[in-house]
Amino acid sequence: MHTRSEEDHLKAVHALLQDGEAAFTKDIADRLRTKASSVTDMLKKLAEKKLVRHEPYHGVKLTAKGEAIALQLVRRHRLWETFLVDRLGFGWDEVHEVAEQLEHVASEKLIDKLDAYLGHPSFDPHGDPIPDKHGKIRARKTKRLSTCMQGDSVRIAAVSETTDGLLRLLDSKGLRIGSVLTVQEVHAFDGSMDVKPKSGAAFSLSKDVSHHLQVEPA
Amino acid sequence: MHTRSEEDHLKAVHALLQDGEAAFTKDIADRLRTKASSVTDMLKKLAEKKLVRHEPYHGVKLTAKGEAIALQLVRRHRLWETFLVDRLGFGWDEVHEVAEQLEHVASEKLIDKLDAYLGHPSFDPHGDPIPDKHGKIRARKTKRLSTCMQGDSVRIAAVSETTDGLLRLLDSKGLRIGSVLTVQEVHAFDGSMDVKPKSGAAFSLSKDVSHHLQVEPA
DNA sequence: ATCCCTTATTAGACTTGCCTAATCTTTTTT
DNA sequence: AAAAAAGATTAGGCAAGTCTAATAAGGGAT
Repeated sequence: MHTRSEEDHLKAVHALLQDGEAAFTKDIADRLRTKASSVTDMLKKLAEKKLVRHEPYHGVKLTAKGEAIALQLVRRHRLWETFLVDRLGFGWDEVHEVAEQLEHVASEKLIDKLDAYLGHPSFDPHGDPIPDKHGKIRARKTKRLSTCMQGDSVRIAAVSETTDGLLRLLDSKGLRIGSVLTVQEVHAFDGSMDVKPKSGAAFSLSKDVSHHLQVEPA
Repeated sequence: MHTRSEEDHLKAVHALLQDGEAAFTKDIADRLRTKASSVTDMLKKLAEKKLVRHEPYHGVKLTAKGEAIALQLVRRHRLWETFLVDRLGFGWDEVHEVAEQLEHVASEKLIDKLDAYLGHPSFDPHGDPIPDKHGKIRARKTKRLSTCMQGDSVRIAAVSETTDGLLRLLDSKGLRIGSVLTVQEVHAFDGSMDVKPKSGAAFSLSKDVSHHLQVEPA
């Protein structure tokens, strides 16, 4: 259907569009650990295939067709992550790279059966929503922990960066999806935040960390 | 580690070595649906990497290193087939292409965990042995059904060609791994064979079919 | 308004894996 | 044994995807 590289670019664009109007060449290149010139080439190719709309020098957006493909890739990725953690016993910090490979296996039947086998999960091990067969995503009203105020009591809904480092840091603090926290103090100086878990002593989280934690009211 | 194409070539060589002293360029090309000249190129590359020994015009063999890699690929392929059939509910005639993709996902941990999850199976859904982590294969003394004589009573141990067509034909006759058959008559003319299952009426199997059925004494 | 700096794009080259066509080798047939 | 056929290799080329270096565009800051 599409090459691995095309799929990777579509997924990168999709991810960048989550927090921005358009995706830019440099950001795509950084994400794919490749060079801007390579990305320009690929964007040209994807634009010809009507999967993206590319305004040179002003970023790129997905067409409906491109978005549909990207959502299928996200679906595959998150279903595989769920399988790896729930069934094979991987840690949530170990699954990203493997899922990155598995998501490119092209077989609709495989994904449908895997989905059924896992019980049609709505969220992956990082709390991110899994698009259904038609690309529909279960909506939730979450916000970043970094936007919370002193006194707020929240439940961790998702971790929006799946790098090992962040996940292991959370593990070390005993934090996981579903953990409930109360914000005790926010330090204006560095944006760091003192939080207290339901049971146990309070501790501090840097802005880097709180920025990547999606939470909902507890 | 190695490219997909390198892996495909190694596996093809390994498969051809199962019934022959050496693997030949044309046979490898046919198996991979590619051209002989492309295979020559790749053999040169694999020979440089010390994965095969190539005698131009006289075929190719695997080095110990090449064989170890091929066995890991066979292991991965058969474990995935087992997963697809036993866990996801695929038919045994539907899994080959998908496993062909899954086997190239590179993660030793993934395979080890999958193996454990499946209960360290020794045979895949087609009855073929699954090499263990170290490439060891559980030995069995099977022979082709086509070499059996009138009166022999045998159990189907494996199907040595996993093309959809053959597997669906077996399905239609009610044959599967473990089925017990008695040879009633062998026709010299075309090598076809009349067999009778444990329960049910006798039927005929062409030589094409009986050649690909591995059996053991019942 | 111009200069500078960042970001994008183009140009040209390289690698991998594949192909066709031409040339060898080996085997088979007559 | 010579000719023919089958198979293998080499030579040269092509497409995909990447890179570096050179050029162009846009967005501040002065």
